[in-house]
Amino acid sequence: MCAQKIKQKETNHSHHTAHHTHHGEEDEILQLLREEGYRVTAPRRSIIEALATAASPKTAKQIGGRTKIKDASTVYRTLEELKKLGVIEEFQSKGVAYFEIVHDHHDHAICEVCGKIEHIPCEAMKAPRTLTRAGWTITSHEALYRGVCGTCAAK
Amino acid sequence: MCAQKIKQKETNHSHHTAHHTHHGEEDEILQLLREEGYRVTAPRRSIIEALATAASPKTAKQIGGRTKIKDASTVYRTLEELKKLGVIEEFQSKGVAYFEIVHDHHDHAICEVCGKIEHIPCEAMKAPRTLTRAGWTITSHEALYRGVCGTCAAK
DNA sequence: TTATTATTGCAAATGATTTGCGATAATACT
DNA sequence: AGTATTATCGCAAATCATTTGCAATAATAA
Repeated sequence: MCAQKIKQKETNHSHHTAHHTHHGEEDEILQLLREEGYRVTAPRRSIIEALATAASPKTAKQIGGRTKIKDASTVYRTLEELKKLGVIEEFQSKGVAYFEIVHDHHDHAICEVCGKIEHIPCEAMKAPRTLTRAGWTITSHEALYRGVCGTCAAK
Repeated sequence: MCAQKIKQKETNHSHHTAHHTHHGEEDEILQLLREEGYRVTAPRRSIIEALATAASPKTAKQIGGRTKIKDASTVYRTLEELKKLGVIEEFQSKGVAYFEIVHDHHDHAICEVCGKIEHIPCEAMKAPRTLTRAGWTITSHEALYRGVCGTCAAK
């Protein structure tokens, strides 16, 4: 979604320089959970950590695998909550959903050979005039490119 | 997919002006099936007709509903074949696949209120330079816009 | 018409995601 | 801290979309 959904939270305790980029991010999300009345639990912490440390979008199963959670429903429920909070976004490929933390919106390219998922900026991709002209109000979009990445192309 | 996949077949029997735009299209597809060694059967005819007369992309279930076929596997198998032939294309939304005949490539916009699916041209949407610069070879893409259509917006 | 074999239809298997519910633990309150 | 309140978890079972095995059927070739 190009419309920035994440609620920018001014955490007043910005002391100590974050050791890992991720920790600050994770804490921000946990803070948001509290503010929104959600309880901060172990499964939520681990799922958020799994998402924050992931280098690319992950499926629910992959996220479960990155945590000690064996129950799928917990993973799905948590992802659903995070999505409602605008913390993560989702896109589908071949019938399975991929999730990732929303930083700034971007689209995806997936290599049909190695499965690698690349991020690509989408500034240029506002709602097409065709739609706006027809009275549409676009709230989000997602684009997926399929092809072969440079590495795989180089054999 | 922007890359035109449909194999342009020069049907030498272009007599009789098509009464309905669809019939010519259906015949072309049936012809392609024959040429590729597929048998022309009732289920295939009906599925192709369902696709050719559909005003917008349809799910496998919807396509089954538009025919007298009660068996889902037949529908899925046929759609898979048509996809391999480059006759139809597929995109996913909320975990379900939508299919439609390939005319010229376009992307889609789905109204979150009434569910209507609109087509939008995609000429301007080649592979982003970000990707090509990184050595990617893009073979196809799909974009889905979500929002509210003019009709629904007008209450 | 008959033989050959692609296709169908059905049942059952998958795989992803969802839901009901009792057990558990996170916050609120004293 | 101790307890009540109730969100959340974990598990089992339910859905849903899609796939697969296989024997019965029907489209083409001979």
